[in-house]
Amino acid sequence: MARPARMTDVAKTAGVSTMTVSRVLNANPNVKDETRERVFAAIKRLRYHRNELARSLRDKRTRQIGILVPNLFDPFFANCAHAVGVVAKQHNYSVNIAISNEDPDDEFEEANRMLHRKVEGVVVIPATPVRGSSQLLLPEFSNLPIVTLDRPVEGSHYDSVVVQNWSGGQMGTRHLIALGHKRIAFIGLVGNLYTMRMRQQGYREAMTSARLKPDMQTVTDAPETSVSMLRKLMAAKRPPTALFCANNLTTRHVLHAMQTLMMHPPESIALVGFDDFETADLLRPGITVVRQPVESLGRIAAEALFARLGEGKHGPPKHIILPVELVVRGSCGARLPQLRHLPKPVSSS
Amino acid sequence: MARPARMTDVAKTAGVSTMTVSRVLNANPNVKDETRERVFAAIKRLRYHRNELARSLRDKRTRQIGILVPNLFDPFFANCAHAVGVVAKQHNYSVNIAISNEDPDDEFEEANRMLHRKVEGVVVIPATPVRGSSQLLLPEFSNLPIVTLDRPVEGSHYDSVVVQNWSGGQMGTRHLIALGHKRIAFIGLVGNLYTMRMRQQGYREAMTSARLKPDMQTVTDAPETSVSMLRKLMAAKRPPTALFCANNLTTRHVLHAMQTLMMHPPESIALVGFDDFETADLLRPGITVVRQPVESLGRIAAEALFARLGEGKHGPPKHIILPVELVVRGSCGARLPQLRHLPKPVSSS
DNA sequence: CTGTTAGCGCGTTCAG
DNA sequence: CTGAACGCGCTAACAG
Repeated sequence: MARPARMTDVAKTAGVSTMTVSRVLNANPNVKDETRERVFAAIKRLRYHRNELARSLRDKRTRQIGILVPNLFDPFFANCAHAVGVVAKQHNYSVNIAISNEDPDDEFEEANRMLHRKVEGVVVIPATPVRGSSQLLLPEFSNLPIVTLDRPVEGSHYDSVVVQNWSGGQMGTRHLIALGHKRIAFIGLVGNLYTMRMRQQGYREAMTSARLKPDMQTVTDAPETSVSMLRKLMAAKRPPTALFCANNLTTRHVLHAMQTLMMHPPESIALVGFDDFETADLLRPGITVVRQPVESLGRIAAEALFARLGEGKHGPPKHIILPVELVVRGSCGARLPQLRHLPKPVSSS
Repeated sequence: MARPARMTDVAKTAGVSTMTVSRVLNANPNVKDETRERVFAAIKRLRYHRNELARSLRDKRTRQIGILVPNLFDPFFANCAHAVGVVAKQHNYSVNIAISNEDPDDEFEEANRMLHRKVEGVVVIPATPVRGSSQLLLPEFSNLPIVTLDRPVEGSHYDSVVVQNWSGGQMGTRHLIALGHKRIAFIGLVGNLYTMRMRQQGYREAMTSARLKPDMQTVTDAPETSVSMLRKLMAAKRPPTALFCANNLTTRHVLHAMQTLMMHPPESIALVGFDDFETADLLRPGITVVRQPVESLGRIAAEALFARLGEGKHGPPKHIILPVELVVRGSCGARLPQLRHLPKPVSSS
C-alpha cells in the first residue's frame, strides 16, 4: 500500500522517462503508439494518478475557485453555494468553501487563506463592513478575480450579481397600496445590509409617491424582539394595516410573533415578504412574496467568474441585475384565482 | 502588482537566507532578535505570505479536508456542511466541497478529485450505490481517512455518524398508536436510502408489536405523484387514519398533496414527520416531528475526522449514533399544553 | 519521437 | 545563530 505511485514509478515500469509519461497524460501526440500503450499499462497497473498539488505548483494554475458565504444554514446562501458548485464541476474545477459568519474579519481571514492557497478566483457574498470600507478592497486581492454575489462591495471594481432590490421593494409595496392599504410598515433587519437598504428605498419611493408616510421598523434575529416590536406597532394610535417584511428571516420572525399575539394574516394585518421560501405556500394563507431567482444568482456569478478566468480577463466590471417577481398568495389579502406556486422539489435525508 | 513576493524576495530584502525567513515564519527560537526584526520588516514591506501550495507539497500536509454532499439545496445537507465548515475553521483547515448529486459515479469522481488534490480526509454523505457496493470502498481510498455522515457505507471500516433512525421510526409510530390510531401508513422516498429503510423498520416494529398491519407507501420527488398516491390511499376501503412521513421532503410533499385534496391534519388524517424543518411550527396546526440533531451530526462527524488526522490514526472504527427527539405539535392530533418549538434563528439576505 | 536539465516555492537536512 | 544544498512531484524548454 504505502504511498501512492509517483510519475517516476510509472516511468520506471514502462521503461521510459517521466517526460514521456507526462506527455501521455497530457495527450501530447508526439508519442509513439506503442510507447503510449506501455505507459498506459504501467499507469493502470500502479493505479497512478497525477499529484494535482505538484502540478498546480508547476503550472501556477490550481483549477480551484473559492466561495465565501456568511453561512450555510440560510437556505438562500446554501442555494447560491450549490449553484456555484454545479458550475465549477462543469468546468472541472474544485471548490474551496468558507464561512464568514457575516463578520468582516472572518471574511478577510478566509479570503486570505484562499489567496495563499492560490485559488484562481472567488465568488463572495460580502459581509457588511462595520467600520470603513471592505477589507476585500485591500491591495493583496488586486490580482485575484472576485465576483460579488447578492451584495456588491462598495467602491470596488469587482463584477457583481444582485437582484432588483429597489424595484422589488417598490413592487411589493405598490401591491399593498393597490389593495387599499395606507399605513404600511417596513420591517427590516438591523445591521445596514445592502439588500435591506435597497428594498427599503424602493418601499419608501412607493409610499411617498402615493403620498403615504413611510414607517420603518427593525427586528433583530431574536424572535422575542419581534414580538415586542409587533406589539408596540399595533398599540399605536393608528396601527399599520399591512407589513412588508424585507427578507425571508424577518418574514418568519414576524409570522412567529403574529402567532404568539394570536394575529392572523391578512385579517389582522396584511403581509408581503421579500424572498420566497419552502412552505410559503403551505401556510394558510400562503405568503405573498417578492421572489428572487436564487439559482440563477449563484450560477451567473460563477459563470462571470469563469469568464474572468478565461478570455474576459481584463474587461470592464460587469454588473448584473436579476429580475424579481411578485408571487401573490393569500397573506396580502388579495383574492386571486388560487394560483399555486410549489417550491422546487428537493431530495433529502 | 506583478507576482506576489516569494521567500527569496524577503530573504534578499532582509539580507539573510531563505532559511532564516523560514525559521522566523515557523517561530523557531534560534534566530537573533535583531535578525528577526529585520525579517519581519521585510515581510511586512513586501506583503509577503507563504505559498501554501508549495508548503503543502513539501510537507505532505495540505491542511485541507473535503466534504462531499448530495446537494446543498436540501437544508439538512446544507446544515451538515455548515457544521463541518465551522469545525474546520477551528482547526485552521480549508474545506473542499463537492456535490455528488446522489449519483455514485459523480461521488466517485469527486472523491477522486479530492484524493488527487491531497485533501487529508473527507466527510461524506454517501450516495446510495445503484448496483454492487460503494465505490468508496475501492483501494485508492484505503489511505484516505473517511467519515460517513447520515448514512454509513455498507461493508466499510469508516467511522460513521448517524441518528437513531430505527428508534425514531418506532417513536413516531408509537406516538400515533398511543393516540388510538390503528391504520397508519408509512410514506417513504423511492430509492432504497439507508435512512428510509431504518425508519421503516422502526415503524414496522412498532406496528407489528401492537398487532397492527404495516402499510408502506412511497412517493417520488414529483409533487404530482404525491397527490395520486394520497388519493389512492384515501380511496381504500379502510383508509389510514394517520401518516408517518419518513423525511422532511415527503412531509412537505404530503402536505402539499393534502392541500390540493382539501385535506387538513389532524382531522382529515393525523400526521407525524421525520426531521424538523423551518416553519413546521408556523403551519396550522404545527407539524409533529421526530427531530434529529442536524448541527451535532455535522460537527461530530468533522470532529471524528480530525481525531483521525491527529492521534486516533489507527484506532478501530467509531460508529456514533445520535439521539432523536419527538416534538409534539398539532398535526398528530395530540392536544398538549402549547409548547412552542422555535427553529433556531438564522441571518439572511 | 524521446530524454535531460531546470525550477515552481518551500523546509529539512547538515555544515559552519 | 546562520546558510548551502537538496528534493517534494511535475512539466516547459531545449536538445538529440
